[in-house]
Amino acid sequence: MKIATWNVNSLKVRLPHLLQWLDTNPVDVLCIQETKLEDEKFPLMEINAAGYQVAFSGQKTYNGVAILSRLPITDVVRNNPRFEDAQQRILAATIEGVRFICAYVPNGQSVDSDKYVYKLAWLASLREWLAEELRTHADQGLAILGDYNIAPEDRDVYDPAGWGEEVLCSPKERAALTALVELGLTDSFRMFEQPEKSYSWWDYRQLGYQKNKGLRIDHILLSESLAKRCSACAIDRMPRKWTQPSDHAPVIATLD
DNA sequence: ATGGCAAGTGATACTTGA
Repeated sequence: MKIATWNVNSLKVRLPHLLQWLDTNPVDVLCIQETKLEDEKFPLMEINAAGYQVAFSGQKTYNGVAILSRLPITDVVRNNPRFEDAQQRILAATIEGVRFICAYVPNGQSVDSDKYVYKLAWLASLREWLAEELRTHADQGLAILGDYNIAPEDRDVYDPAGWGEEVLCSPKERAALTALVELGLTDSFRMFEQPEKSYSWWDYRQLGYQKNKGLRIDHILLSESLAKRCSACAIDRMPRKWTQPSDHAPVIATLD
């Protein structure tokens, strides 16, 4: 089973890229973020025609998440039931017995902003809910895939000194991510040897991609039973090279 | 040091992203 996550930065703009990518990468499950579409505008027909069922939870202009699957999807839940949130950032579903959570973690804007406070509260509540979900799904496993908006370590940042303790790299955010991992999750990317300077997002400005000025902020975290099944994880930089790309690249993991 | 770029909204300059 191949599973993947991709922040598409507007599904309206990126639908052709999504379909093209799935054509050459027919993963079984794909979690997407930042669809930026109300549910009535979701391109259901096009995605169905590509061979995927899909659950989605969107809103106008901002946020929005979806889970695409070649296999039947059941038990869809929108949002963290413990966290009252007008923003559509979480979608959970069961596929082949595995619990999948698609997450678009708040950006946080800057460490002195209200959005940063919201981000930390959001993550703390996610941890509480995940602890419960992990117990419920201990046997067949749980995978939480998405845009975490957190670079876990300095090696996940192109210029750690320059970024310092700015948002996406701050100690409190990293501690919040560590607290998720300590529930019994594994960053699938770091289970394997990887190229140095591996990133999943590059700034549109200043030739960020061409200069590989990026961050690794998109992650696939696996519960214990799924980590045992995981035989590969990689970032696919290809679609970041296409014309009018998303600023994020997909991350793919293989479960045996 | 600052702003650079992209997308959405709505028709203009703005907000947000990371």
